[in-house]
Amino acid sequence: MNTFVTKSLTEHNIKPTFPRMKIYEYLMEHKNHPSVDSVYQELVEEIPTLSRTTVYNTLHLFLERGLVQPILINENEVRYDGDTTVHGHFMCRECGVIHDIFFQDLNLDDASLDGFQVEQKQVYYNGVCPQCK
Amino acid sequence: MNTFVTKSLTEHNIKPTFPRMKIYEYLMEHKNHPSVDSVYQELVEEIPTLSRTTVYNTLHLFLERGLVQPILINENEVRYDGDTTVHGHFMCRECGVIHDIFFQDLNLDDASLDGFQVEQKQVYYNGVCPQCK
DNA sequence: ATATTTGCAAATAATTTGCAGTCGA
DNA sequence: TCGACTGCAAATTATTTGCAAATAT
Repeated sequence: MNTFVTKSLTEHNIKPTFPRMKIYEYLMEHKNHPSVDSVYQELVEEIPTLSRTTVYNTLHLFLERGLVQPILINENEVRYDGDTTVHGHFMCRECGVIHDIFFQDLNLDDASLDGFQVEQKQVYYNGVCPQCK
Repeated sequence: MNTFVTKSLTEHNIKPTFPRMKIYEYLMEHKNHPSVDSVYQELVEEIPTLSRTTVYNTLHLFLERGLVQPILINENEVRYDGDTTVHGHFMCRECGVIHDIFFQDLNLDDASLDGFQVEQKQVYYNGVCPQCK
């Protein structure tokens, strides 16, 4: 079906089953950092047998295998990002949209981290986005 | 009772009632970024009539008035930090402890934020702390 | 008195778990 | 057939809400 999706999953040691492929495809096509529920709501239209459990299972598996990164900017739900590179996230308090911040010149290492084995870095900004100002 | 606590609350337009003073005092004495429940569990020993609702109410109020900042590094609960200065947090995947990272030379502004009105900045690191390595 | 604060109990919402049915090698 | 995958239903957990009792000005 979609060779890119199949390849990405296989390369991360994930068997490319139908729901997994659809969920990954969804993440690749929707860069709006969806929640578990929005992935479910969108895909259940197309796949009526899909369950929330499968979406949870799948995203946990993707996380474990490094295919997605979690965004914990919102107190009440986890959002997922199919882009696993280090970049920031800005959440607008007006519209609620989460924007990607691709740093031009920001180095998140600091001498105060000496001795710590850093595996993940997350940077979150809150405020008002240009459109809402 | 504790003039520092009373003063801090009053200065932030918070009436220094008994539970509020105890909760703020707890935050000042415990820099381990407690969750609502751990604040509750600790203080209910001393104040048997304390309710979780009051801890929620109080911490929300503190947040609104800028007396504490939330730490969303953990998927399943919000932690609170009585230090509202901009600094990072490192969560160890072994021991679960959240360490403060006081940057020596890190500037979180970047040209890619032009146009955004930034009100809060949060930096989280995950990995293994020096003690657990 | 009157407004604010507190706290119980019930409701809500996200996530996890147990388990049975299904699918594919 | 066997192990992995899926999905329903129930359980769990953090948080919120409604409301009544207590408290303070």
